Amino acid sequence: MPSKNKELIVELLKSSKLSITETRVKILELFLKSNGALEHADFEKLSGKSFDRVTIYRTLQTFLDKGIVHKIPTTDTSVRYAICRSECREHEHHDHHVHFRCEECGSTQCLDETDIPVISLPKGYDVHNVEVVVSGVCKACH
Amino acid sequence: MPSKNKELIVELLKSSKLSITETRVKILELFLKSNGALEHADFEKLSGKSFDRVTIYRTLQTFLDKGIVHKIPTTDTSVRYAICRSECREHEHHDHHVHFRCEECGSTQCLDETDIPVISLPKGYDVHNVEVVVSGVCKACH
DNA sequence: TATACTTTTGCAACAATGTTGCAAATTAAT
DNA sequence: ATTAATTTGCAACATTGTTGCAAAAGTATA
Repeated sequence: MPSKNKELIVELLKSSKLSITETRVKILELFLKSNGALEHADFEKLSGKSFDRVTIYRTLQTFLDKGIVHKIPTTDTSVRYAICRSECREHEHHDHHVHFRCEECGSTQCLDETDIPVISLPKGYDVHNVEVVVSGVCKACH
Repeated sequence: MPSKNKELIVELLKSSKLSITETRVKILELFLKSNGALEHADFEKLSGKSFDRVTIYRTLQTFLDKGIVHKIPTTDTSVRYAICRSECREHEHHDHHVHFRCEECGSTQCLDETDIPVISLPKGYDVHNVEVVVSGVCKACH
């Protein structure tokens, strides 16, 4: 299973035309391990071997540019990242699913099965993207 | 009109059991003037007489606590505040309306008329609050 | 209105988070 | 294996948010 993840990661990086570096692989492993959203601090803590802060910032930015990850809106200054499903990549990072933030454990999850409803705005507004963040108590904490 | 706003502001502060201070009045005036959401930097710039940064942080926190303003989720590190409508106050700060972020002018607006649709999550999830942030091109920039 | 009491403000110092330039190290290509 | 291109780590800095404490402003009472 670890080697399977590794293959997957290498494939992902290749298809994004990114070189295979230790940092990128480690960070993607973290994403695959924890199936919730991660913030910058998590990478500094979770990675046994700690990378330089700058490298993490740059790696996440690269992943954003390539559509490998996307950001999740928050009401504080923390920036949360989640790994994208296939539909997100290639084009723009439209997330066509709902994000859930648990008030108990603090984790943020992508609810891939839950579609975002159609929202009709007043006339004159052009809609490009819709973000839905639900907060409450998650399955595990219930 | 300026005096009418002032009266309104004083009334608002009184009903929240807050003392009437210059900073609070000025900041609320800014909220009423600009009908979009504001972030911290706006207060430092927009207020002719610049207040201390710390005072602004504390004032906004106080307004949050009293339910006078609410935060709007963003995907960056900026924290955006909008003034609450009457339904928001008193209880928890549930925003029962959609937020719109214009990609052209960068402004964020509350669309009070646009209701948030009901979202049904998978079993096991307790929903407390739903945030919807739509991005695109606003009326004015169209 | 003057006084005492409470709250708020501003300053200083600090902590956390994010950015930029540049040299050294790593990865990719020949 | 050597060269060329990319990535990383360090240092230094910019921005954003927090805390303690004394001075100032606001509120309440006489």
